[in-house]
Amino acid sequence: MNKVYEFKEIEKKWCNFWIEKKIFSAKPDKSKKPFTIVIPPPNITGSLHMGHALNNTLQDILIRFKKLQGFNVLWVPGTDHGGIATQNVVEKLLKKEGKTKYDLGREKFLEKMWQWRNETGDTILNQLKKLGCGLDWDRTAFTMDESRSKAVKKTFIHFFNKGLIYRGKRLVNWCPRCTTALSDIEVEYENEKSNLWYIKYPIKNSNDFIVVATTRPETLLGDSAVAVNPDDERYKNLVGKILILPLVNKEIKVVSDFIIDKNFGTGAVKVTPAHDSTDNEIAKRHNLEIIEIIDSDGKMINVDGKYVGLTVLEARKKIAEELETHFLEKVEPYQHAIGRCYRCSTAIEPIMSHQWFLNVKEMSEKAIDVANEEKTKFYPSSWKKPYILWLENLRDWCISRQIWWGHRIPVFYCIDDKGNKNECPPIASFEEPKECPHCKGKNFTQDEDVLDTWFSSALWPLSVLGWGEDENNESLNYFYPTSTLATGHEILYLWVARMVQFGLELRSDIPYKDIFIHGIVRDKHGKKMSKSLGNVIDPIGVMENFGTDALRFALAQAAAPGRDMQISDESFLAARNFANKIWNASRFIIMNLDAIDSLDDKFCPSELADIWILSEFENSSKKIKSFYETYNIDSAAREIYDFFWTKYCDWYIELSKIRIMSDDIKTKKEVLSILIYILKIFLQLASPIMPFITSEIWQILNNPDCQIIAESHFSNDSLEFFQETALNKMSAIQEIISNIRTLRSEMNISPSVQISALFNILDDKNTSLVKENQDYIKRLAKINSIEFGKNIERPKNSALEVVGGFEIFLPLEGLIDIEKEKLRLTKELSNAKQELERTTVTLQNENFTKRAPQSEIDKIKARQNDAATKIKKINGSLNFLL
RNA sequence: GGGCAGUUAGCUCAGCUGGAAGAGCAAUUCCCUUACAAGGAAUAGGUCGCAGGUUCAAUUCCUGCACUGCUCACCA
Repeated sequence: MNKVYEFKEIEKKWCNFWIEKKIFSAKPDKSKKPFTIVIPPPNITGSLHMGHALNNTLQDILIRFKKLQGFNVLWVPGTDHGGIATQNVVEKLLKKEGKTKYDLGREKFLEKMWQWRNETGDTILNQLKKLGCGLDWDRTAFTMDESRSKAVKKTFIHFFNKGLIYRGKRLVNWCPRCTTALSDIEVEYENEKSNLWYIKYPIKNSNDFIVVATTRPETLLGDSAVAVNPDDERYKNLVGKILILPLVNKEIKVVSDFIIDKNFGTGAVKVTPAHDSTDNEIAKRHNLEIIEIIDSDGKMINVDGKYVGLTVLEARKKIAEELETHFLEKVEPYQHAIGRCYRCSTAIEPIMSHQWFLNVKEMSEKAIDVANEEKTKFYPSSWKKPYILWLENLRDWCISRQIWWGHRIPVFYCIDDKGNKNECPPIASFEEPKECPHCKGKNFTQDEDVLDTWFSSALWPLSVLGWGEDENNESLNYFYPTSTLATGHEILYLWVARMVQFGLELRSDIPYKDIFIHGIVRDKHGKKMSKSLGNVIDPIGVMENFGTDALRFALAQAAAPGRDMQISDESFLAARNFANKIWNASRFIIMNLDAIDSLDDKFCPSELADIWILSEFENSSKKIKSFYETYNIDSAAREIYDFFWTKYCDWYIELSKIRIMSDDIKTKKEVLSILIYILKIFLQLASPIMPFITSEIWQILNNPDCQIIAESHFSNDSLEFFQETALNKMSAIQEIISNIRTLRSEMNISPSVQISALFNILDDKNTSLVKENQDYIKRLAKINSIEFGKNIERPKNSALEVVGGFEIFLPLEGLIDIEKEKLRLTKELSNAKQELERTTVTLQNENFTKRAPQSEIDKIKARQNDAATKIKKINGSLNFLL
C-alpha cells in the first residue's frame, strides 16, 4: 500500500465495478423490504454543479446505508427535458448561426432539439457515475421518452375527462421574450427602482379631479374604472361618479372595493383589468370592461394609433410626458417588486390569453391532509408549514406553454376541409382520433401548445416506475410509494408539492414517505454560487484535486438539515486529510497483519484499552446509525471523523503498539483482532459517505477477489462489550497522560527524550488502576520508569503536577528551568484557588444544597476536594523551590 | 406586511431533554517518535447578538428587541 492515498485509479476502478456488476440494480423481491428514491431529474442543459453534487451525494448516502441494513434499495436515475430552459439554450445556439426557430419551423426545430439532447443530454448522468452514485442505470428515464410520454398523456386525459382541465381566456403571466405563458410560481419578484406617478383624473361636469398613484402610467389606456376603499371618507361622495380618462377622453366609473388600501398613495387606484391581477379581480366584482392594450410581444395594441407598436417602456415614457402638462400632479421615486421570467429574467406582462388550466383544489386539500396526518413527513419539520400555506392559497395551474419543446397537449380539434376548426367539442386522446363523435368528421388538428415541464415532473415517481404503460406492473406495486425524496427547498412548490398532488390523485397514495430538504451550497462568504459572480466551485475539479470521497465527505459534513452551507477549498482539504488518515491507519494494521499467518475470528478483550475502545465504538456506531436514519448526515459525518481520528487513531492504535511490538504472537493476534473488528465495521459505517476508499480497504482486508463493501450487511450480532466503567477508568488514565504531556511541553522537554516519573499517592482511589495500566502512561507520555509510593519526597529540580489522586514529580536534573517552573506553578495555584472559591460558594448556598440533585452536589464536592489538595501541594512545592 | 431560519474562538460551524464552553481551518511553540509532516504533542483565543423573566443554576427554556438571510404576498 502506498504511503499516500492515491485516489484516481482506485476511484475509476470502483466506478466501473459498481456499474458493470450492476451492484445497484434492483428487482422486486417480496422477501425484502424496499427502500426507494427517485432522483430529482437534472435538466439536460446542465452539467454537474455543487448543488447536484450535494443533492446526489446525500441520496447516495441514504441508498448505501439502507443497503447495508439489508433493504432492497432502488435509486432511479433520469433527466428532465427542461421545457423553456432547454429551448432557450438551443435558440441561443441558433442565434449564433443568425437563425431563429421560425426560420426552421416547428418540425425542423424539434429535430434540432432532439439532436442536441442526444449529444449532450447524458453528460450529467456520466458525471453522477463519477460521483459514485449507486443508481440503477438500467432504469434510466427521460421525461420525454416513450414511457414517460405515455404517462403524461394518460394523466392529461384523466384530468380532462374528469373536467379538471379546462381551456379559457384568463389573465396570465406572460413572458414577451419566451413568448409563452408562465405559472404563478415561475415568476420571480425583484425590488427595483422606479417612479410613482400621481395622475389627475377629472370628474365629469366638474373642475375637480381624483388623483391616482401608479407605477404604470401606460396602462391608463386600458383603464375601465377608478377604485377606492368603501370606508374612505375622502371619496365616499365620489363613488358612482363618472371620470374622464386623461388622454383617452373616455368615461369611466368610480367604484368602491374592499381590497383598496386607504393608506397607500392617494387611496384611489386606476383599474386596468386586462393587465393587472388585482384589477382583474376588481373588474370581476364590478363587472367592468376588460380592455387589452398590450400584445403577446410586449407591444402596445388596440389603442389610439400613436401608441401602437411601442414597447411598454416606450409607451410609459411617452404617456408620462403627455400627461405632464395637464394631468400630472407629481412624480415620486419609488421602489417596488417587478415580476421577471424565471428562465430569462425578462419583465413579465400580465395579459389576457387563451390557456389550459388545471383545477387543483381537491388535490391540494388531499396533499395538505397527508402532511397534517404525517403520512408524508418533512425533515426538517419546519418546512411543513410553508408547504401547507402554499397549497392553501393555490390558484388553478396554468399548464400550457407557447413553446415547441415539450409534451404537446393531446387535444384534437375537428376541422373542416379548409382547416378551420368546427364547433365540435375538442377531444383528449393518445392518438389522433379516427372520427369525430359529434359530426363524424375525419380531419383533425392538434392543439399547438405544449405542457409546462413541471407537469411531467409532477408524475416522476409514478412515471419512472412504468405507471404510464401499466398501472399494475410489479415494480410500481413493489417500489411505490417511494421512501424518501431528497431535494433543495427551491423546488418545494414547483415540484415536491405537485408530486404529492398527482400521486394522491392518480394512485390514491403518497409518492414518498419522507421529504428530506437540504440547504443550498454557498461560497465561503455566504454568497450563492453563480456564473455571473464567478464564485462557482466545479465539483468535477474538486474530485480531481482532492478526490471524490473528500468532496462527498465535505458536503456531507456541511449538510445540516434545512440550512444553507458555506463551502470552500479548506473543507475539501480537511476531508482529503481524513481520507488519508483512514488510509494510513488501515495501512498500519494491514502491514502488521501481513507479518502473521492467520487471525482468529473471535477475540477476548483483555485489557482496559480494549474494553474502552469497544465501548466507545458501540456508542459511536449507535449514534452514527441513528444520525443516518434521521437525515442528520452532518452529525453522522462528524461522529465518524471524531471517533476514528481522536479515539481510534490517537489513543487506541497508539496503545495497541505496545502489544503489536511484542514478541508474543498470541498477544499480537489478540490486539490485531480487535483493531480489525472495529476497522471493518467502521468502514461499513463510513462507506455511505466515502464509498471509494472504504471499498478499497475492505477488499484488501477481506478477500482481494470478491469482497464488496457495498454488498455487505451490518452484523446483527451484538457483542455487548460495552462497559460504562471502562470509559471512566480510561479517562482517568488519559487525564494523567495529557497532564504529563502538558508539563513536558511547558518545560520544553523534547518529545524524543525519555524521562522517569515519581507518583506520590495522595488518595488510593486510582492506585491499582494506574499501576495496572502504567504501560499506557509510559508509552504515550514517554516515561521510561514510574516509581509509586506514599510520602515520596519531591526531588530537587523536578516539575510537579497534582492529578487523579497523585502528586506526580518529573525529576528534570539538567533539563529544568526553575524560574519557568515557579511561574507555571504560580499560575496553577491561582487557578486552583479560584476553583476552590467557586465550589465553596456554591456549596455554602443553601438553596443549592437543598434543591440540587445529590449527584450534582457530589460532583462539586469532589472538585472542591481536588482544588484543596492541589493548593496544599503546590504551596508546599513553591516553598520548596524558594 | 406575513412566515421561517440564523446570531457561540479570527474564519466555517457543532453543542441546547438546563448543571464548570467544543471541533476543523488559521495562529504560536516543540517534534521527520518504526501508519500517517495530508502527521504527532502542546498553547493561546469566547461576559455563547441585546434586554428582561422562570430557576438553587440558563449558551441551553419563556418574552420582547436588534441585526442577517431565505421565503410568501394583490400595496397600485
